[in-house]
Amino acid sequence: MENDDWDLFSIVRSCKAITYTAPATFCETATPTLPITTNTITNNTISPHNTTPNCFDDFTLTLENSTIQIFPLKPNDFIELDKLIICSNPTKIIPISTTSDIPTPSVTTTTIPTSSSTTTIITTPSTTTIPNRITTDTITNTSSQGISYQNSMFFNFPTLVEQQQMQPSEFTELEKWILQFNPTTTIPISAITTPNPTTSITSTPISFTAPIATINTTTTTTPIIPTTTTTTTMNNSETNGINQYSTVSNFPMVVEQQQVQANQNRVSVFNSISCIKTTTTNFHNELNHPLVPQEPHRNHNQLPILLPQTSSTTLLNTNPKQQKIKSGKRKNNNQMTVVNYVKANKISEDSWRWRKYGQKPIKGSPHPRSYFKCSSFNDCLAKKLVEKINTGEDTYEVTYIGEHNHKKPANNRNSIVGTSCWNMSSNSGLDVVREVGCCSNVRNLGFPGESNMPYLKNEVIKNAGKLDSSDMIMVPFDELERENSNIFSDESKIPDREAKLIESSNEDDILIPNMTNMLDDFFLNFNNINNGSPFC
DNA sequence: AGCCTTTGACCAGCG
DNA sequence: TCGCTGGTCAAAGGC
Repeated sequence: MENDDWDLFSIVRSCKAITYTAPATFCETATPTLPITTNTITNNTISPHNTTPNCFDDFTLTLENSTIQIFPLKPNDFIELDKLIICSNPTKIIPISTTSDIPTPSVTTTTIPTSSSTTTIITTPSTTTIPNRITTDTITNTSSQGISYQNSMFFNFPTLVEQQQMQPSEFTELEKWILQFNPTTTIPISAITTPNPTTSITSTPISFTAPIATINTTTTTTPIIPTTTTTTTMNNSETNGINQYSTVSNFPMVVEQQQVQANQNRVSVFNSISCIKTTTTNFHNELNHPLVPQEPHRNHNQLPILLPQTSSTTLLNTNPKQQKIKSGKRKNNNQMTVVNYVKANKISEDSWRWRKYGQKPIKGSPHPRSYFKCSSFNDCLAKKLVEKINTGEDTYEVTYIGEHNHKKPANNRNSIVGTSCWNMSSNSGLDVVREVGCCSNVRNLGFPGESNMPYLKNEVIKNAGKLDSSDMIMVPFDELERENSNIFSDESKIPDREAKLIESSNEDDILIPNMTNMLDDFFLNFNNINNGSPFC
């Protein structure tokens, strides 16, 4: 298991262990009048030993110097990360003392001393009612220069509440995750103060020991805009038996996104991130409780299906066409099928030449479906289906079926031919395509071989100059599971943007979208989700 | 002339 | 077997 994997796992697990130190309160019913408890972590080991299937609450944090047996995590221990919402703009400070709609906090404080600094996380579980806004993370920092400042962060989870009906106990975990592992929001502290003079804190020591994870913190003195101020990393020195169920597929991406911010390349991008949905390919209902709605069934090796998401609504994947394709009813079965959801203007960015050969009204849909064939070569079996979807936006579902057996046209006529279908006067069966927008979906940021995500991404970016938005990279599944997987690009692969793999003729193949382009849309979509607001 | 869209007919899969 | 539905064909016409 690669260290990157381990780091992520350590992150999550540490987070979880800290979160569920008060089982009865967190898992069942949050009590708003709980006395404030401070848990001081005196060394660096967290030891979850819970195997209870339906709750993550059975963690015991043992005393320092005690011998702890570490049990491997269950396959779905981190499925709750599906609900991760990152509001990573730390510049919007809402002093806790002036926030009237914050529920009365019951605070759990975790202190992680290091050789030079101490990280304190004060987390407030929500009260019995789920507030629309959760504000409770207060970090007070005293820099090495002796300058003290206070930073309160405000988390807003409207989408989360709507979509997944999170329980109060779940917020705490997310908040802690964000606090600990989002470099823009976690500030290591060398001194702790509380902004609320009426809050009393009692200390309950929690011990950590080194083998599981080492938390390294780097502290700077930038209090308000800690763009690159704080980095919390976790190094692993013991991997065996811990990550056998690696399911944190998307966190490498999250980490890398934040690193990009440090390069000043996508500052606005990070401010727009509102939700990163993660999925697991190893979920077992019998082993863990499903804290989030189940995504549609996926075939073996099928990438996670992140459903079209506009505003705050999750659209279920109820498209009967995909089910038809999966059923193998028609001739297209066993062919590689990729579905994109794109705005009208993005459809024309397809680099291939297509000829429309049919149009059919689809039962239950006010919009007809158009059928296209690759017109570059007569024997090319690549097809393309286009259908407007009912999302209230000018969004189209573009389904690519089969693979091109040739290179792209040297003289790319797509700008003429391809777009003739969309933008010229033909008014072809796409009754359609008028407005210009951006892709409205974010999908497929996770891979079954999640540990390779940074590698894959780097490889894609490295080859960005050779690809365009319609290229696709095909990765043998087995390769994904190896440390040194190799990626090869194939220009004949069907185009893809933000693609999800629905079905493959070769179950060992996984289609990886051209992430160079995808990332742009990815970030852009988060902007859109937030309605342009840099903060949730 | 070449390539496209349109559109009704036909075909295939499924219940 | 039949009807429904969706996918494909191919003639006609447009650019």
